[in-house]
Amino acid sequence: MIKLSKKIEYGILALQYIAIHSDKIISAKEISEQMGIPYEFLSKTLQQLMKKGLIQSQQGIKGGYVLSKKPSDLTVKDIIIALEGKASFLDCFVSSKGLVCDRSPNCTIKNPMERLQSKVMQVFGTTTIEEIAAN
Amino acid sequence: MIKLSKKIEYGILALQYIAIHSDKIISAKEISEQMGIPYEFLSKTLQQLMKKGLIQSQQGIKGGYVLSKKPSDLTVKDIIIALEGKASFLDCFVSSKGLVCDRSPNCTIKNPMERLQSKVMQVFGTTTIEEIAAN
DNA sequence: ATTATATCCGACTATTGTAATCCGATTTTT
DNA sequence: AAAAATCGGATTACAATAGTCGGATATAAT
Ligand code: FES
Ligand code: FES
Repeated sequence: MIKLSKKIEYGILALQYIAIHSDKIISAKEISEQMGIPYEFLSKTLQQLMKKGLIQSQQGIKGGYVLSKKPSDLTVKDIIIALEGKASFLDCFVSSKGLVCDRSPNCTIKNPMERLQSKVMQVFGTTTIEEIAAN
Repeated sequence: MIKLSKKIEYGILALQYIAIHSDKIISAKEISEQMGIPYEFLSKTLQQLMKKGLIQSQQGIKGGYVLSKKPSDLTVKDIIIALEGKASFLDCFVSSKGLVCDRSPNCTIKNPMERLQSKVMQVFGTTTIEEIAAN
């Protein structure tokens, strides 16, 4: 339904929260409670964002997360790609090797759809966490 | 994964096909065979597009479909809305009555996400079938 | 009239992807 | 040593997508 997954929604909420409280290190528990996000699911999401380098983690009793980049350098596109891999409107776009669907290689929508997708990704790529945090 | 549903993919393929062969009336079977789309599923999709007024149908042995509007007036946004109802990035956006999630009404991402969505919809709204058919 | 070919439409099933949970291990401060 | 946090694999629950089935109706050609 052209909607963002909960994972991405939670990711944006969490990064926004961390960005706003950038003076201290933020635990998954705090975000979970403050934002009303299932703890376990959020933890997984934060770990994934960490693995992709968007945030840095500190383990142990005083642990938590901080941003790796400035909020103004962190875009929604970064988050989407970190959490769901390369975004692609059509399945066919994913395959780097061989054909996925029988329409290819004589596909009549591949080019126009790729152009459309790149326009949309440009929108995501120019929307930053800073902008979102500012409301 | 920020991807378009098969329904929308098929809808675009079908409308593009009808637009290109606008000199004659096109049956679901022809589109199904030429584009490699499951017939039953495509039929449903075309009926839905018909109900929403994007195409007109002709029943009977020489029946089929023609576009209601010029390809230059038919956008991807039209197709998405016809096939999936009002698009919305977050579940919260759908509800016109009451609260869907416990974050509302003090939600910190509602406004920025709505702005983001409207930008994306603008991209969809300015991409026409004519443009897609031209490749 | 009959037949062939088309749209129409509800109900159903199968498959996939999302969302969430469970459980245990590791790390680090107190 | 204990408490509080991250880490991470495996599993389950649920929902949405994708596709199918069976039959009804409409229309044109024979
Ligand atoms: S739809 Fe598969 S290659 Fe275009
Ligand atoms: S996330 Fe539900 S109102 Fe914002």
